[in-house]
Amino acid sequence: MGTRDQLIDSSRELLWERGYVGTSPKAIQQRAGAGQGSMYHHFTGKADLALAAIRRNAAEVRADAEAVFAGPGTAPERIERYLRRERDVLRGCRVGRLAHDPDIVADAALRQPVEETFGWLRGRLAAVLAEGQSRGELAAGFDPVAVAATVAAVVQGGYALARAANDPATFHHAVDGVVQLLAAHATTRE
Amino acid sequence: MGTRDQLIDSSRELLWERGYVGTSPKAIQQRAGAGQGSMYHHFTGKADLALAAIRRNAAEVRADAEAVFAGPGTAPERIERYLRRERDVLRGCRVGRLAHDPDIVADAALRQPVEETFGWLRGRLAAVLAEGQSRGELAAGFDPVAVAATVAAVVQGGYALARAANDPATFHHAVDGVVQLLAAHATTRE
DNA sequence: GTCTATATCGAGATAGAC
DNA sequence: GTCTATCTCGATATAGAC
Repeated sequence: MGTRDQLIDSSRELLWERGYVGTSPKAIQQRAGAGQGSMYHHFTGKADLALAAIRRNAAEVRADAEAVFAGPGTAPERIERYLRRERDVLRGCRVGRLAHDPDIVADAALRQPVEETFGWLRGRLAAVLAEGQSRGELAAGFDPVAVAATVAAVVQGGYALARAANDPATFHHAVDGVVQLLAAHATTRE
Repeated sequence: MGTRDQLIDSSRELLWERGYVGTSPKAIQQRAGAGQGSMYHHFTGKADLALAAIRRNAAEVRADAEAVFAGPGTAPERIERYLRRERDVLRGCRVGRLAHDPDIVADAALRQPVEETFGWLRGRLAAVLAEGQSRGELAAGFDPVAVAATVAAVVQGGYALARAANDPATFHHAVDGVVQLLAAHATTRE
């Protein structure tokens, strides 16, 4: 792997752990084992490198989620599998963290991949939910677009609650709750 | 209002807007109209001032929420009123934002008021939900503790989605979704 | 209590040698 | 491509005058 990729990977980790404001070029270089010269040769600056790193993180988040959505099972099963997928809860979401970073939100170019990722996620969740309704796996008494946003929000908010408590349990409670609420809309088949 | 209070208020605003890592003592002083000397006379440093500011923000968050929980109405009505309360969505939660700040989470003293606030919030939500079940306003088919975490997570996650999209609409979708899901558990009375 | 001066360090970037 | 030297600021804090 070239130095350029090592810089991107180092940046990906630090953006996940500390966000954009909390990550310095120096820290990125040290973790990558590269010097100043390398970084400013391959990238125009901190923002340019961060953008490359964010795009890769975003692609990974989408691929991980799509693996569940496109997998086997009924719609409610896939939603639950997405919610209960193994996660490093206290680290949180590689992309969602950036939505809380003032310098990311303020910069259209840096915010764009974050916006796209969550736009895509809500769209996919809504599609799965709508498919479940049309197949009769889920009752028709809710708006798939609204509940898709709810499911995505439970995951992101669950991370926040878990970090506040320094305990992953709260995340799992939040997931349990929405699974229970959704279960009331699953059509019984016996 | 004394200089000390102006420094705290200035810090409260900046912590809300930019988080702890993104807020400098200099910025706090300028917004407060105070000099270096004042700040370091009243507080031992950035962390000390931040702690005072966080505690006030936390108290305000709790008071705002309690006003709804202790108000009139059935349990599901109060939960919905809490969710639909007027909010400055794109600014997000004064306390929740800090759960994403690496230097807050890493410092036990700074994290404590954040943990307490969300512990309290989940407890109050759970109490309202349990009360609703015991009064027969809500069906018994869910765990109040789990759904309390879900409701709190929807709010925090809704802020994250809205900031990612730079559009408050997503927050309201997430709220709509959980209200719709919860409605299936409300006992019909006619 | 508040001010100004000063100190140290790191952030972020540029320049030019190799 | 990568290195070291250097630059400018701002972050954070201390010291001592007023």
